Amino acid sequence: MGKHQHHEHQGESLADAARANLEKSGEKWTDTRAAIFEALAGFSRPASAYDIAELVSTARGKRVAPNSVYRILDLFVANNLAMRVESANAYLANSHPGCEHDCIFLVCDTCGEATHIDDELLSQQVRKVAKNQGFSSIRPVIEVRGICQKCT
Amino acid sequence: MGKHQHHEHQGESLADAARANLEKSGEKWTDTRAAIFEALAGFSRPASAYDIAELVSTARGKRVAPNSVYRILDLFVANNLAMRVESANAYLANSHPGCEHDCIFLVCDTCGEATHIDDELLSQQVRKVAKNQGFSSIRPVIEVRGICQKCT
DNA sequence: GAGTGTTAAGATACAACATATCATTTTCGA
DNA sequence: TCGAAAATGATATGTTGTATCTTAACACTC
Ligand SMILES: [Zn+2]
Ligand SMILES: [Zn+2]
Ligand SMILES: [Zn+2]
Ligand SMILES: [Zn+2]
Repeated sequence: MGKHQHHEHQGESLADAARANLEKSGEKWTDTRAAIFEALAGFSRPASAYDIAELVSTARGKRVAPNSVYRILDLFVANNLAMRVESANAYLANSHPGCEHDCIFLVCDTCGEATHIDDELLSQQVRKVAKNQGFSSIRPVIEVRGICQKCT
Repeated sequence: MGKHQHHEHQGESLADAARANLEKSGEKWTDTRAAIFEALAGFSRPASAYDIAELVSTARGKRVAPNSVYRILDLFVANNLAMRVESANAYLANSHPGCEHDCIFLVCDTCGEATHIDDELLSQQVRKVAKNQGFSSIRPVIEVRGICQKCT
């Protein structure tokens, strides 16, 4: 848990929060977006765009093309409703949309589960290292691959 | 630069160091491996397996299949002759093979160049966060995407 | 309500990244 | 030289991601 307060939403409540957040940015909460968010939030592990496309297609009885999923996931990431786990080529729903910070993901190489950590101090240090090298528009990618406790 | 001393090899010298290191592990320095290492070391940015396959194939006038390149890159990574940049799906030659540490990569979204940083303190903190969560076999992935000084 | 512009989503194709499997060649010791 | 083991090749296929164009939905004006 980070150093600041925030709700960890789930289920209905999470979708509502996501919707509110997206609409606050002037974007629409369409049926397709709702379906994709629901699917994403339903996964307990990082889900690939193709995982989501398949699930949503089945659930709605109507095909959603992967490129549409990518578009919407990009929108979600840009608006902080979801995060991309780079080392897994996959996405996670943000359980506290609207709360912006650099996330740290611990990904289990055995079960695929990802633990989401916030550590402002640590991520600020990473940003600082990059800034010292003259970087701008900094986006830290802090992940750890390993074996989780359950799988040990 | 890290807190410890090490040579930053280049060209012939780098290949020699890589070779020595690989052979120390009981692995062979074959022609194909030498060619792939040379190609990899010749790139100034992280190179994909397919980039390398193409370059080596052309240079030798004999096709190297991508899967062979992947195999050899995996071997290089396992023996610390190369590093994989996760957020770029690409590889970099290790300019000080044999020196083992968690690398930090700053990758420019504009020009693709990657700056390699070592910060033992920082990477240890990341390891610690994972350890606190019960993770084992920890492999930190610390990268920063952004715009480099040159491209600003 | 018809016309018009804008945004969202679909269809399709393809590019890029990665692995699986089996065959062939090379290496090296017995 | 023979046979086993390791390295590489050939080929196929799986997975991830983008480009381009079309169609559908929506809102706004007239
Ligand atoms: Zn938070
Ligand atoms: Zn696990
Ligand atoms: Zn070092
Ligand atoms: Zn740059």
